[in-house]
Amino acid sequence: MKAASDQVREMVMAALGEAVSAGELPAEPIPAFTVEIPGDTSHGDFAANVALVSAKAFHCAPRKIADTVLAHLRFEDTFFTRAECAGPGFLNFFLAPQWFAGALAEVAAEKDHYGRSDYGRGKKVMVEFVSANPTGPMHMGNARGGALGDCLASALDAAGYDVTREFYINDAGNQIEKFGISLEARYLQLYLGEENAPLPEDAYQGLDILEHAKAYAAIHGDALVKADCAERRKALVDYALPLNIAGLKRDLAKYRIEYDVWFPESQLHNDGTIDKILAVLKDRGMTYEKDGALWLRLSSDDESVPEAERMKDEVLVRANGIPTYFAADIAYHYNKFAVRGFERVIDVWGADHHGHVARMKKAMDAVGLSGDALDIVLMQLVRLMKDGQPFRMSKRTGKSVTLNDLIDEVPVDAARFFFNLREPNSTFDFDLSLAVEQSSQNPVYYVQYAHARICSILRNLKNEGVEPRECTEQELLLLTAPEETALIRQLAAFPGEIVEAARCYDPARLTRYAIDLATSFHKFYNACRVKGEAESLTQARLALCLAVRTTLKNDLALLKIDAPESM
RNA sequence: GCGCCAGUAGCUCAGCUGGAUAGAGCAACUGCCUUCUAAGCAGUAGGCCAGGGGUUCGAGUCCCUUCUGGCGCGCCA
Repeated sequence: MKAASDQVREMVMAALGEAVSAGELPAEPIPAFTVEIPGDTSHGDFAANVALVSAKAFHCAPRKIADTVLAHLRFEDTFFTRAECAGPGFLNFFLAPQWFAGALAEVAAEKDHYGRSDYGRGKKVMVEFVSANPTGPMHMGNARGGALGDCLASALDAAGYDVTREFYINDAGNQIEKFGISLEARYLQLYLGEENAPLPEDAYQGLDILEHAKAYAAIHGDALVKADCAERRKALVDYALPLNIAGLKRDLAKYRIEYDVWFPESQLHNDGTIDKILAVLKDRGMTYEKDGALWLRLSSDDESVPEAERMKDEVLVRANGIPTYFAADIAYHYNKFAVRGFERVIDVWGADHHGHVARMKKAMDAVGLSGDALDIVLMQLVRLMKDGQPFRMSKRTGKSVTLNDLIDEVPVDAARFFFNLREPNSTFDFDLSLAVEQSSQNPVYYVQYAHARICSILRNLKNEGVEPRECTEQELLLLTAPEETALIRQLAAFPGEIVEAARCYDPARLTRYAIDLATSFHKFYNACRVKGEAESLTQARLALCLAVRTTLKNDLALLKIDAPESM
């Protein structure tokens, strides 16, 4: 389909050139125009707005320009048979029947690879997502981030990028301190009583902390009660943290997410990367000391900088000598670009971190890299609803609904599909009661049903001794019903749709595509019969069914959703 | 106070770099299974695209402004 739209552009340019040579149009530069697929098929397969956008430059009515261009269009050796001038001055192009047969043959030829392209040209890209705090279980925000990041990575992969999926383990810094303090309090409570070892106000309140303490005590006993405080916390963290990380891996695997790299923050502290970027920033004159802390200069005296782009300076190393999360994050991204050589890095973050975006990009510039190569996909947090009421999730109250809870109650297919139904930057309510119902309202069933229906047709025909065979172009040209041509157009749009999903960082396009394709198929199914037609027509429709099955299956594979053979 | 994101049918949302009569799904109503799965299809109804200005051949889309909602502005992460 991409090639066909390019062809429209070329034809228009050529016709314009001829019209200008013939003196029928002024030799003015042509403004950018679009070639798009009209919503209404009576407006052709492609529409160009060249006459509308060039009306001003040419000092000429759009209809007149369109008519002139039309007169010079040549259709030899193109996918098109004709064009017409319509509406205020659109040029509508109509595809030849052979194009439809060709599109179908292409799906059949590419099979599992149909949809893939080399748009990304093997560019090395990282998608870092979820990166949940290892001090506790994952919540609904992580569930959305997981589905989003994983499918985005799939889209990029299919669009020809060299993709790495990564999880950043925050196994250092303040939250680990807090983790240790929380574990310590729970542990001491077991031996000294709750009143003698109160849980600090800002400690993690979750029951998982208590369970870790109990489990540790069951294995190692009370030896730590008399131990030095730092030693006690370290022992407890060293015990619980690996268990939590293993838990994250296990839960994500259940959610069908497998990472290429699990990158620990501690590595950046231990291997000198943080010290290195601090030295680099100092050398480049980007830092200064104030109140005993080391600051990164991000502010600017330049009055011309718009308000929205003004930034505050940020602390890199606290007065107590401990680097901030920001410093570690700069080191981490430095590692991604400079050490591991990623050409583009995509981070999936919750929208509550949006304040961090601009300064992170600016910091990349500050260390001598390019902030433009870092893209942040912001994802609005999920609001969980239960029985029509907001259901607050909180790690601290221990009442949170975890990713694990979710996939125990909702099929993984439904959860992944649901979280990719909307673009990342829109808030949405996840109605737990409805999701748990597994009702047929969930669109995932609608899509899977289309796949199962195709498989059923194939089974039925096979039972009657009819096997699909390769069709001639002549036979494929029998597919002329509107439901059939609409379906083929849809199939041909798939590779472009993947590219768009990759380009816009919006895997929800793939989900919507699956729904649209299923819709087109269900319409075809009701309008046309495969079984019981003349042999050649049955075969042509069988070829169409196979192409739909292939495309639907490939799309669902990107989303990691099952394509059932029967339902 | 400053900033970011959003406001489209009763509900949940699409609407591609401005384009031809604003689209789905759910909910409501009406039809369609002795023929390949009715978890489906066809149809009806439902809209001052939050309000107001502006830009132009043309605005849901771009600019300004007001209102409403979510979020962020730590030597937290």
